[in-house]
Amino acid sequence: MRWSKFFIPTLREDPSEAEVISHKLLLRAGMIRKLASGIYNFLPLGFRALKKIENIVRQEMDSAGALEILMPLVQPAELWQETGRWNDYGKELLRFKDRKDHDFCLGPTHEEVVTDIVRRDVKSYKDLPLILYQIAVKFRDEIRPRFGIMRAREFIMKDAYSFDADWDGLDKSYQLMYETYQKIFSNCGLKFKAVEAHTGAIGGDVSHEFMVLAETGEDVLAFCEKCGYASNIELTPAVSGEKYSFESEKPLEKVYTPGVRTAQEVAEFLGLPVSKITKTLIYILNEEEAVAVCVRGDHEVNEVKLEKLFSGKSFRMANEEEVRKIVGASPGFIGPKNLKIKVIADKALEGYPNFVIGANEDDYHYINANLGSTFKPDLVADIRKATEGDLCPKCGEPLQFTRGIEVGHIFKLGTKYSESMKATFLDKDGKMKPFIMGCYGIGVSRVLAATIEQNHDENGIIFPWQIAPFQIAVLYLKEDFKENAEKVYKRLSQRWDVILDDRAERPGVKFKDLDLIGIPVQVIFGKNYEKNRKIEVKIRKTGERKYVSPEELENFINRFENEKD
RNA sequence: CGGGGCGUAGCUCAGCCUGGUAGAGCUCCGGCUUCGGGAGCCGGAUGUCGCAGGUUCGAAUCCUGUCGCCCCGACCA
Repeated sequence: MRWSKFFIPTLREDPSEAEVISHKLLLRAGMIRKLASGIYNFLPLGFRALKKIENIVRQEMDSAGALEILMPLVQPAELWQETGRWNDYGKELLRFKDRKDHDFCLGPTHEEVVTDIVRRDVKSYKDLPLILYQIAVKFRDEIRPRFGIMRAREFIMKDAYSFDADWDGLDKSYQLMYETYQKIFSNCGLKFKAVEAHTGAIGGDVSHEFMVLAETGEDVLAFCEKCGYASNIELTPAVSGEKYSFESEKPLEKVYTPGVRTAQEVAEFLGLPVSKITKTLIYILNEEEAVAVCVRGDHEVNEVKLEKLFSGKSFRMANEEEVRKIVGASPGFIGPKNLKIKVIADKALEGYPNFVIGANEDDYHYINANLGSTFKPDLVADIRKATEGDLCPKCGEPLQFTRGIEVGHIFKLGTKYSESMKATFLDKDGKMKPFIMGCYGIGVSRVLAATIEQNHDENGIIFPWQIAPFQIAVLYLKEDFKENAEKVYKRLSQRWDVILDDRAERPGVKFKDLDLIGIPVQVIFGKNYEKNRKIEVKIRKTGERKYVSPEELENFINRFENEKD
């Protein structure tokens, strides 16, 4: 491709609408443009990168035996009513009516549609297992779209669905997809980790997320280097590595703590470590019952764990007014002693001697509180987030933590959809049984954003070779070299995706643009070519410059391609 | 949906408080010089000041309403 015939509207300055690095760079590199909130155009360069990712996904899915299909974005309400999700899904599901006043929605996911396909035409265990997938546009009317294509409303997703005759079959399909995902993300050239995950609204019990490791990731992962355990921190059991040294119980004492509310403030005021303070939070269950949740000041409540504890009840934190009504004190002075509501204490408080609690009276705390003698919780459970210093729940080694961006999620669904939609087949034993299903998603457009979050520097994007929209850029800094540069361009193009920067621009502009759009290898006809016929090869990632003769060039790049990483 | 902020040229933003000819830099077009890290000089193009209403002799500026966008919280690939 010749740059002069292509369309790469690069921007010098960061657009004001962009906050995160991938969003800024995608806009600046002329890869995407916003059409509306959470809705983006992919320009030629961005679309090329997207297609590279799609093709890697497609190739691995195909070789795993999954079959590609294409399902409609627009879906009839009837299907969603069958599974109850027409009501359950919430406002993320964009609903509308057609001219005949029939209800439709834009598909945020395709369990209903794919289950419908299968129940119509798959009748026998002999047709199983079956894995269907598509790479298609999804629409979720996110409450708050942000970070460009990282969390868009309209986005590209690869979604796959497996159908098996029994649970063993599902295990096999799940394992197959797990391995396929490992291959896909490796082939994309990404550093990633598969972690145990929370199943959320999709349902089912086992699930893994695939996380691209990046400082800017929204998720925190806990992992163990020794045994390989890894989970989303939402799920990680908190196993304290701290041994509470024996300390005899001191007498409970009420202290005046005017205006000090946060655990940090209380700690400073009393001259104690934050860990000695406890926080008590009030939650409202099903809009009817209040419960108190008590954790150490240096710990954080894990709402996913609470969700499990409250088994399906909706819950939220009480607001300040409600707290005052329930407790009789302001937030910041709440404590578990003498509360009229249920108290759930975190496990870390067991055996923890002489800590501080709110007195349920404004401007007062108690010091030297002890679980058991000061108050008796209705329940002691693991309700906090695992943190630095905690131990691996599998092998007891210290856990490590890192941030990541969720790009893939696989679930064992079981019969949730097949049962509610009466999707059954005739098994060996002559009985009608519901399909055992799994579902497997990859946020294809999000992979592009995550790639950039993981691979960039102050000059721009650094694309991994495998998904770079162009792998090689050829540029010449003098018209005299044009002819030779063209020859090299044509030769390299037979094997790789090459862009020839044939613009009548100054060298600085070309260098800046090439660095910005992240082409891994720059082939430069410049000073060295003039002096001694050596072509300069600049490696975007490392900034290394090598000088090779035209004859060696192809081998050099070939070697680079094989050695990269 | 709650809280905060912003809508002025293609982009980044000034002007608004204190009403009176709509601006700068970059981009874009033409010319000359320049040519290894977003060049210099000369000339030029570009705006319903988000939209609607109101106040006023006069509104980008003040008032009301409305729409859009961004950031913080709950969601997820």
